[in-house]
Amino acid sequence: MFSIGELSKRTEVKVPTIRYYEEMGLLSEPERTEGNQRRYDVAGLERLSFIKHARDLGFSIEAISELIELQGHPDRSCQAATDIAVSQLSDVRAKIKRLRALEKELVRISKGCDGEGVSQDCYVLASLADHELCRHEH
Amino acid sequence: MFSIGELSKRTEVKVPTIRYYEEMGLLSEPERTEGNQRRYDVAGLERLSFIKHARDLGFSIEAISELIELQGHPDRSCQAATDIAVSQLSDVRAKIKRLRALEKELVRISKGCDGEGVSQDCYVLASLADHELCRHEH
DNA sequence: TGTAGTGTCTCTAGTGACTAGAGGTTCAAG
DNA sequence: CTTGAACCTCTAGTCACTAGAGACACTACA
Repeated sequence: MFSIGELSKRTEVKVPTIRYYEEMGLLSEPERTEGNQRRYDVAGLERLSFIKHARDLGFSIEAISELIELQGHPDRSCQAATDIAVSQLSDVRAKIKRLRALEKELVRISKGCDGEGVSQDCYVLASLADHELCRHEH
Repeated sequence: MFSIGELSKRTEVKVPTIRYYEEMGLLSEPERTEGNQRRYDVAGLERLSFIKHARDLGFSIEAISELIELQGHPDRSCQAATDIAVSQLSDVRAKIKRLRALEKELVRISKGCDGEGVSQDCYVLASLADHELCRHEH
């Protein structure tokens, strides 16, 4: 049996976050000592590792709830779980696309001041003030 | 002079967001009608456009505050403004890097169920439960 | 057995950048 | 002069935590 601090060390999830997951219903309520402290078993540890891994991959608490729900129904879990993962993947790809566009514009903006013969106005500030200066869409 | 709704349409910033920016000190308090409604001039419009553009590029409210501060001191604003933009750029690049790693793993995970001869366990759920299945670091 | 020090408990409030809603007032068009 | 949209302030909610207060529990050592 692990204390909450022990669990925290093993999973690298902070103590208040563990309590938060419990409150959100991601973790079932563990046993308690006589003094009301939480004591976890291996199942609790595995469940938390699952949550941690999914969070690291950017799944929302809600999506993780669904995945956990699915774990209880092995009959038709696979397609549904794959759907969630695929949807997460398309989110990630959309974010990457957007960030690439931002990267381009930021490169352009932050290079503006380096050249010679630059006017006294700051190119960064001017670029932000005047959208017409953008060469890329965003 | 524009009403807040007019300003909202022209900048595509929602009305409550404009009031929020005012509260955060990004926008100075505009004139008011006798009936206490906000009335903006062209300077207000330009300021809000600047903020909108910077937000679209992912600058935080705090960073935008600094940029606005710098606009008032043209003498040494350029280097400082460029620094902020460069720092924003490196944030963006770090995010892209991380998202690419996530993308790889999600592709791997969500393909797991497609092949033939897959066991009855769901590969998505198994992958999330067991970090050892990861081939990529994240 | 006593005690010191660390860990844990609950509860509330704060973060960032908004968004939603209640309940009331003002403006502009017809 | 009336109607209805736009506006006002204020509070609370979002997401996924994080921080802090004040009190209680556990463990190691004397």
